[in-house]
Formats: sequence, structure tokens, C-alpha cells
Amino acid sequence: MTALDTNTWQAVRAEVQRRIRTRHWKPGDPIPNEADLAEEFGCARATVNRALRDLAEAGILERKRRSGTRVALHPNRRAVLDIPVIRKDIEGRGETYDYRLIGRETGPAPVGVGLAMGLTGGGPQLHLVAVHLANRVPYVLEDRWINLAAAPRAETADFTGQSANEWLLENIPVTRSELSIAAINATPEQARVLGVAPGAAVLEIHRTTWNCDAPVTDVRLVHAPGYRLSSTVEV
Amino acid sequence: MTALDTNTWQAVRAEVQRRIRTRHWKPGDPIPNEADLAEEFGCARATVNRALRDLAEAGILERKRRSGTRVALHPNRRAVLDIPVIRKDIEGRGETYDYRLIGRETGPAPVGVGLAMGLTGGGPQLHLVAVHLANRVPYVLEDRWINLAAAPRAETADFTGQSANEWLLENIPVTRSELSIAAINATPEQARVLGVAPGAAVLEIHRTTWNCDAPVTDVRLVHAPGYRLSSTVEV
DNA sequence: GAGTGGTCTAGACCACGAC
DNA sequence: TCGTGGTCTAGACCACTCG
Repeated sequence: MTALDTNTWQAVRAEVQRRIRTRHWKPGDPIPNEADLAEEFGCARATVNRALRDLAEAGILERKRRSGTRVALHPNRRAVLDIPVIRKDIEGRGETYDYRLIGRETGPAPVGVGLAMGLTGGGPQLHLVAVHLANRVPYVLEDRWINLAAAPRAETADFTGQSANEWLLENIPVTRSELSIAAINATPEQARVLGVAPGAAVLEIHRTTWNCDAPVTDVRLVHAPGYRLSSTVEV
Repeated sequence: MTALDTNTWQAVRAEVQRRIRTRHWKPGDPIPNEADLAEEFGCARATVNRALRDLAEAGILERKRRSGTRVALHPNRRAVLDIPVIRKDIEGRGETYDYRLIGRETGPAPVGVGLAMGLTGGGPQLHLVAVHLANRVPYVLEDRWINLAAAPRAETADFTGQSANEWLLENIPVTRSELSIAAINATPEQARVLGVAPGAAVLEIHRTTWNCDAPVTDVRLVHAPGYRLSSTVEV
């Protein structure tokens, strides 16, 4: 019977983590069930459940009904990235934000974009190209397609003052989004807009979003060299 | 009084999300407090709390004591990435995994690495260079420094059969880790090992890990061109 | 001071899934 | 089958913080 200082779920979580870190419970090992731990710690089972659920969500424990809870074999697998609104990102560092729309046209989307969005018919698409600047230096090149069938009001929206991302956030609900990140060599045109050498390595964030199965938008954000995505993981 | 089909916290969450998506509750708006929602839905306050807490963790709601709960102004900001153990990643796609240690030496870490790890003294560091192959093709180049003060047993460990990452997972606890992702142009040496053209854009994942304030390891994983990190966000 | 979310409790029932 | 985690309830107290 190990009484904890306070019977909070955080205290339970800390004690469980301590036992994992000290290898008292090793990766792959089963740990006692909730009822036993509750008795040991002198708290309610719901409190133990809250603590263990939190650790399971963090990938440190693996839980299954009937077979119980085990220490995960490969923890440390999950990273939570903040994908900030670009304007907030720049302003948050105390830099000046500028936005410039450099291309706008309506027409059919290229095959690759249509595939990513899962477009069936050949409905009209709005194509926007814009650049976001930090302290007047190009920071991100945005290449976006908007499905006008899902966002008809976008056709008459003015994207010269407000970025499409912010307009969409305010006007179109989103139910699902897919994100992928890759390194690419800047094309000559991308390099020209970003003011870097052709072929420079740039980070591309590609996001496709849906509203209840209706594809809304597909955007590629090409970040100038030196950009880093970062996150801290407390285990 | 709106009775839900079943009084599960998932049902409450779904109904709250529906009201947000339909703009019944708009970004920035306050929503009713937990007690009122519990009465409206005919369930316990704890159930409402569970649902709202989940939405807050997902960044869709913002909660503060006393001032209540509001619909977040800028949702969709958080992406959870899986950073898989490389061997699992490759084997999970049904490909053959191979690992080759191509460099091992003990000595002082370069200034950049020392800074990232927060090394104070000039203790001995173990430097490992290895390549991970998928179907015999280079997949990831690993450049790792291990702080022997924090992991003395690493000095005598055999890293020719087991990757350092897996050895560390099994032998050294981790309490905190920092992660950053960037696009870089492959150096001539990186390009040679990966079998790509010098200057090719490659994705670098840089991770530093600590065990209770003691820096353990600093690793740069350089992924061959074409590699994508991806995640799906259900809102 | 007072209203809000945060949490704990004790008990109960249920769904899953290993055996 | 039956032990495990998953969840709901009703009530209670507390911590934070706005006015």
C-alpha cells in the first residue's frame, strides 16, 4: 500500500511514470489492473483510469480490454506539431506581416490536385497564388486550389487583403484535413518568388481539407530555406 | 431540453461539434456552461466535462475557469505526427529492413551539437553514423551523438546489429525530447551515402533527448528524397 | 464574492476479447 | 465465460479568476 502525497490523477500518473522510467515496469511488461492500483494508491478507480488513459494517449502505455495494460514497447513516437496561421506565426515573433496575392484564376484543377481532393466531376476550381512576407522578406509561397462547388462564395471573395486561409476559416466549416510534409527542391518559379537560388531545399506543407466528404481546398505552403517545424515532447 | 440518442460523452461531443460546424456557435462565441448543457442533454456534468475537455485538447474549444468555454478562433492548428521507429516503419510496409553502421568514434562533440544538448563540460561523446535501408536501398542516414556521461554503457555496446535508437529505448529512460524538422540540401557526403545527387532536397528530423536534465543523445535523421511525414486530423 | 471549470468518490453497468 | 478497461451517475469540494 503506497499512499501518494495527494490523490490527484497527476500524482498517479507521475508515480506510474516513475516506475516506468526506473525500469521497475519495463517496456512490454503488464502492469497491475486499475482496481489494484486504486487500492494501492488509496484512491478511486476513476482517478487511476484518468491517469492511465492520459499515458496511453501519450503512447507510453498500451491498453486493451480483458488483457490489461502494458508498458509500450516503442514510446516516444508521437509528436504534436503546431501548424500556426502564418500571420500569427510571424506577428508572434514581433515581425511585420505582409501578404501579397500574385495570381488568381478559375479553371480545372491539375490531375494531381484533383486526385488529392478526390474530385469526381470537373467542377470549377479557383486557383490562388500568394506570398506571405515577414519583415518584407518572402517567407511562405502559397499555392491553393479552392473547390467552388464546396465554397461558392469564394468566387466573389476578395483575397487581396485577407489570405484565403483566414477567409476559409471564417466562412467554411472543416470536418477533416490531411497533412503531409516533405522536402523539395525549389522550382525556378518558386525560387524566384521566394528570392532564393533555384534548387534550394524548401519545406513543403501540403494540406487538403474536407467539409463532410466535400473537398474544400488543397494548399501547398512552400517555406523559405531555414524554416523549421519544432515541438517539445514531455514524456 | 434536447435529449441525445445515447448519453455518451461521444454523443455530447458530436452534438457540440455539430453546433460549431453549423455556425450555431460561431468562433469566439461563449457556449453554455457545463451544468446547463448537462441539463439540456439529460446527462451528468462529468459526461459533458469529458466531451468539452476532449474538444479543448483538440484545439476546438478554449476553456477558462470562471469565464467559461468559447469556440476557438483559430482551430485546426494542431497536427499529431507519428514518428515511427525506422525499422517498424519499413517493415510495416512489407519491405526488407537493413541497417549498417558506417562510422563510430569517441571524442568531443562539435559546438552545434553541444549547444543543442546543453552540454556544460567537455565530457566524452560517442559519435555514430549509420544508414537504414529499405529493400536494400538507402532510406535514412543517421548521425548521432551519445553523451557517455548519461549513458556510460553505450561505450561498450555493439551497434552493428542493433540500431542505437533501439538500444537507447531499451536501456536509457527518456523524460523529455525536442524535435525539429527542416528541409536541407544534401551535402556531398550525405548524397553519396544515400545514393542521390548532391544538393537534393532531403528532410532532416533533428531530435535531442534528455533524462532528467541530463542530455542523452542528439540525432539527425536525413531522409531520402520523396519521404513524406503525414497525418490526418479529424475535427 | 461568486460563478466557472477541474477533479475526486463510490458505485454501477457495459463492451470487448482472450481463454 | 468472465476479467479487463470504458463509461455514466450523483454528489461533493476545490482552484482559479473575473468583476
